[in-house]
Amino acid sequence: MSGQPCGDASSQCPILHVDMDAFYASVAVRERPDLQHVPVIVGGGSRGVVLSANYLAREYGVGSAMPMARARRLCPRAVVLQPDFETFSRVSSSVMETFRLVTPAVEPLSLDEAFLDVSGAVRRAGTPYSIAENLRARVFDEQGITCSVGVASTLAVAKLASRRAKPDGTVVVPPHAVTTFLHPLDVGELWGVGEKTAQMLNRLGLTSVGDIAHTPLATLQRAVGPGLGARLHHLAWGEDPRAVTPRRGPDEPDRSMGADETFGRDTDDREVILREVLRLSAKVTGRMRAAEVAGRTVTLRVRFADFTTITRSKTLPEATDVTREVYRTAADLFTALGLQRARLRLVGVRVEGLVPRSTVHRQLVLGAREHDWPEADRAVDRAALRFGSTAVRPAALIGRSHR
DNA sequence: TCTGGGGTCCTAGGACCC
DNA sequence: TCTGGGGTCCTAGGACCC
Repeated sequence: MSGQPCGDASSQCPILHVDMDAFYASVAVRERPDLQHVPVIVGGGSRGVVLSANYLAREYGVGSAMPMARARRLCPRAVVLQPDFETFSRVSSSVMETFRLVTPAVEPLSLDEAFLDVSGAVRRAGTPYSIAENLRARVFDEQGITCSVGVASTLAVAKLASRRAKPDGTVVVPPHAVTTFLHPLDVGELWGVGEKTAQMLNRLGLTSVGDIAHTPLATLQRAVGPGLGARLHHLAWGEDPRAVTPRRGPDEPDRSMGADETFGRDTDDREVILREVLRLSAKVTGRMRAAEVAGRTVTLRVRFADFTTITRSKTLPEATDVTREVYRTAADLFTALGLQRARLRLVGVRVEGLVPRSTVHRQLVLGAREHDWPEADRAVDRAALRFGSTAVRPAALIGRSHR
């Protein structure tokens, strides 16, 4: 089951899940060889969380998504680096291209992991196990970072196997070994089981994947809902109907785009909040215009000092990518909350229901000057391209926000 | 200990239409 | 006079993933 060249077994396992080891931290250390033998944490500012920690830092208990304050306390001598997403994206793209040399069936899940279906490549490139080992060697040669691979006949099992392979290894789970592999695992390891669902299952006395497998379907569905209940039951038996799906093309854009920001300190200052809403609206619509999409539903998200979070949304008659329209909608939603001196930790703006801009036909309203705004946005975009995104401040709009 | 920022999907209720 | 069920859209919230 573990990293052995069991060629026969792996030939029934066409699905590879490749997961880079401590990706952000590994890339950061690659740029800073002097930090090779030092605990390294990649993470945000004072109110941020750990994005990635190298294995030296993990020995101190530092882990992903942990508040930075706690991570520093656990490992005071760790070097903390700011994330450099441009570099991360560049390395990620190169790695994905390496995968595509083996098979076109590559489905990136994030910057640092992907599913590969190698069933079409075995004749040319050998067993899935040897393909996995070749890929790992190649990624290390080209990028200087390690990755781990899970090899199985389904996506869900491959993903669990890669976790078991870490760091810097390959684990094959052939079909006959699937339940033996799965059933001892903790329920929380299953894809789709987070903290809340794990608690719910634990209350029922279900702690292992094997427990799930031997619980009647109806009981599971009563506990966690019909959809999730059925999925968990199937996953517990290693059944996963999904296929590797190469990324959406331009005809099928992301479903939503958004941006949010945690304030350096909680604030109840309406002007500060609205200025942030404007900045976020500009950021989101700028990305939408670059991706040539427009959307109809604007969602405002507000997180209070006590961390409770609410959302308010409004669906417009027509899709838009116009900064001012998204800002106006979000600002109106904020005003409608009628907050009195409530201290906010975070605000966010998201646009949903995205469609390719080419499919949007703006209705012409006689006498309306709407088209001035798209024109102004394009000018801002061009200036941002030439001079950087801070060159044209959206705050200029605030002074003119008469309506 | 004190909790980021980018997303996806599901559920549930109410409106509205047939 | 009393009583339908289904489908779709909108809104809000929540869980989850990396």
